[in-house]
Amino acid sequence: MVEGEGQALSRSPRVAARQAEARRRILEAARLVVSEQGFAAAQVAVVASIADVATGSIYRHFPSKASLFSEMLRQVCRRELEVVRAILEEDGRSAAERIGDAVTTFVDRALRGGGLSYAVIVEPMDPDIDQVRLDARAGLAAAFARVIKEGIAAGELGDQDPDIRGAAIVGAFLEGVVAPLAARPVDAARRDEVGREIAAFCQNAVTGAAATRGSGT
Amino acid sequence: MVEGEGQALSRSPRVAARQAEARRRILEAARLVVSEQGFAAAQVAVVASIADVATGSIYRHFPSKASLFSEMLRQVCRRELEVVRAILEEDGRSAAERIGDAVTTFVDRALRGGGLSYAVIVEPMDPDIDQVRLDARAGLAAAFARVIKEGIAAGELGDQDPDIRGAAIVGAFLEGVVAPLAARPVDAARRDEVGREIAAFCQNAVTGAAATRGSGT
DNA sequence: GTCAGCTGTGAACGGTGATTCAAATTGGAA
DNA sequence: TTCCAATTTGAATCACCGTTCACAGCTGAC
Repeated sequence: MVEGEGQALSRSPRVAARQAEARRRILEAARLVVSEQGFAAAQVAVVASIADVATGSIYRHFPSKASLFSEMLRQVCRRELEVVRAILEEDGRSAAERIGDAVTTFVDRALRGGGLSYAVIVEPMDPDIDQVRLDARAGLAAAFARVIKEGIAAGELGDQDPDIRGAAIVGAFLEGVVAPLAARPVDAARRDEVGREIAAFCQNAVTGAAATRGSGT
Repeated sequence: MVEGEGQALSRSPRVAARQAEARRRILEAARLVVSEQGFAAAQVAVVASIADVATGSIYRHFPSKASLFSEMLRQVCRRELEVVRAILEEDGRSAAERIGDAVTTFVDRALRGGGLSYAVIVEPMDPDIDQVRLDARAGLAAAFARVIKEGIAAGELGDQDPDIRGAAIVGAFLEGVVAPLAARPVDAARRDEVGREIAAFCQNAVTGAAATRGSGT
């Protein structure tokens, strides 16, 4: 699980700084390529040329292509997860409010992000990388599940399975993001509309009348 | 868009029948491989050996690997879409009931299906194939959107954007299917549980209090 | 100023797996 | 039965890319 550092075993602080900088440039290039061309175009040589280093140099910083892209993806996902978590953990608001807000925020950010979100959410590439994606989804789902659990404990929400509902929320807003992106660039108005609709969708989903276990069908 | 037939230009009906049979065997082999090993293991040579034909023969029936797997996937998706549509179009039931039923059914079938569903829903492989996946999702979303629209027209559901909500429903149940499958085989009890929870989730989502446009946040 | 190691380079390598093709086989028509 | 065209075969071909490596250029230490 622990990502390797390539073989860079730096000595002096100056050298270490230079290496860190190169590493950052490479990761940034990778992000750029993926967000503009998708994973399909993400070849090591392309990343190298954009980062303005030789192909071989990539391997001084990352042990393999998969580890490079995994790390890039992990960074991106971590950031989004943190944003969502921060909202979900705010004090003094109802569970439903927090969920609605988190969803709106995620959707808005993702739709602004454009291609990267699309690639991150659905575009396939490699089992290693898929694992990162699955982890990210699981992390998001867990965050929502926790809030649902709190809501149930507080008597705000009916009895329901927090894990399944958490996953369903994640699925709902990811699909809400993907569907528009697959079509075309999304303008600001549409972005708001999508965010509001999906937030309402998710809030209803956990607060609605049929929220109580077993009352369905 | 129209899928090629390889170069089979058959003459006699007997020959045509034999070819159709070979085609079917190949598609079936492809389905088998994907459902047992996933797309990762889906090599042309493997499919050929399972279908009991030579590698080269595959190319007499399909112009490329991508077209073979696209077609296989398209068939599988079409079948699921038909099942869901049939339920959504039943007369004399409320929109919410139909949606709940459709979701339960889809989830149940998918969880029984095991690996194939997983591969179809999330496992990556090739842009061509991804397109089939996206089309399938869009088709499902459209079917749900139609029912939501009817529900709104009938005054059963509050004002909401049917397209966005349809997509969100699809996302919710697909994620509901994937999350358990990623973990481990799912037993019958769990299958029911998941189906019921997600159905309730989706029903609430469209019927709930915040269903009315703009009342969110 | 010189030297020993890092570090960067990018052409060459190698593995993988889709696709092709020349030869063999088959099936049907005459 | 004989012969021709269509079909099948599967080994060879080919393209694509990730990865390596021998070499050149630096860098910092002494």
